[in-house]
Amino acid sequence: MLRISKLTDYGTVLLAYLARHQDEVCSAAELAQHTGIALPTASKLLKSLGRNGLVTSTRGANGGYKLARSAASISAADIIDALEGPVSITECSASDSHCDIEEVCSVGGTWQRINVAIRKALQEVSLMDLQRSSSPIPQFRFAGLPVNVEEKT
Amino acid sequence: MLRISKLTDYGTVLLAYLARHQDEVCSAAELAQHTGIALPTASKLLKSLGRNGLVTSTRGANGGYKLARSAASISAADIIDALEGPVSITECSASDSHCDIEEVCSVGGTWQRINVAIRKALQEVSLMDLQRSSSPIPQFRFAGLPVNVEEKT
DNA sequence: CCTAAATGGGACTAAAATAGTCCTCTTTCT
DNA sequence: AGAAAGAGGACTATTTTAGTCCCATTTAGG
Repeated sequence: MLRISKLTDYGTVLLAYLARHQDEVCSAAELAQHTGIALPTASKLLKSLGRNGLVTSTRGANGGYKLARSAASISAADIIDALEGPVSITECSASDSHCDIEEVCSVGGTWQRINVAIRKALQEVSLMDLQRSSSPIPQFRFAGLPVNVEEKT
Repeated sequence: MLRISKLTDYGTVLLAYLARHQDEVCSAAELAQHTGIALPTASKLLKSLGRNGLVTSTRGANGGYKLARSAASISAADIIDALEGPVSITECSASDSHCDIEEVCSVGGTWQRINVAIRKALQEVSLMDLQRSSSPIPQFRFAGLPVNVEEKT
């Protein structure tokens, strides 16, 4: 768990396509077709990305979308912020929340620090990095055992 | 967004309480009372933490729970793994998944690297850190670069 | 050896978040 | 004018998360 939503994942795929066609204006239909994402969904995502300043749009016939700035200057954190709102690992770390067990919660501060750590990791990665498909297969340990993250069957 | 579930958050609070009473056996009722978490919910979480080896339980009258190992050796990643299953930032990075747009997805690999970075951040923080309100600032490496995790504004 | 106090497992319900679709309006090109 | 495109938002369906409850099992203690 602790995962980004499907829609955010799709959004990234759309942005990656735009990054690979940086000078063209791409319509939602074209994007949907080439990415395999259903048109209404792609359309919804693109609108949202537009409202959040990640893509610019041209209306009318021959209109479409393109990246608002270079792929290198768009971070994974930007994308998640745009499509899911600001990252915050616990409810308490969101600014306007009020937690039931606040008085007995001895834990809040550290989660927030973890939150910052995660955010940093997400800021370090740009759309350009995401767009390159050749990345090494990572390996990590779960409960002390090595886990391969490789091709699914 | 990108947050842990409420239940995981509660679970951490329960574990923090156990960490502060390391040598006592605490009943679910006692834990619920002192943490402000409803008894059925606390009970459910404790059972789950037990199944995943984070706490040990004693059944029967005067029974209850205590930490299975030292607070220092239980990481935030352990807690999340226990209560939400293994961290994986996208559906594709979970082992058994099959993504609709796999063929056109140029993006999978990098998310997995981000996933590893996040996992590292979570492994750097122990229950001991979580339990103290003043905890050292963790540092970790992402993509070979050191990343400082500092105060938020 | 009976009873009360606990946990274990899991079924079930309710609530909330996510995903996905559709309709109508506006803009702009030809 | 008509067609192609985006803008906005309402709406529905699905899935996930949260929370409760019941019944079985274990064990201490009188």
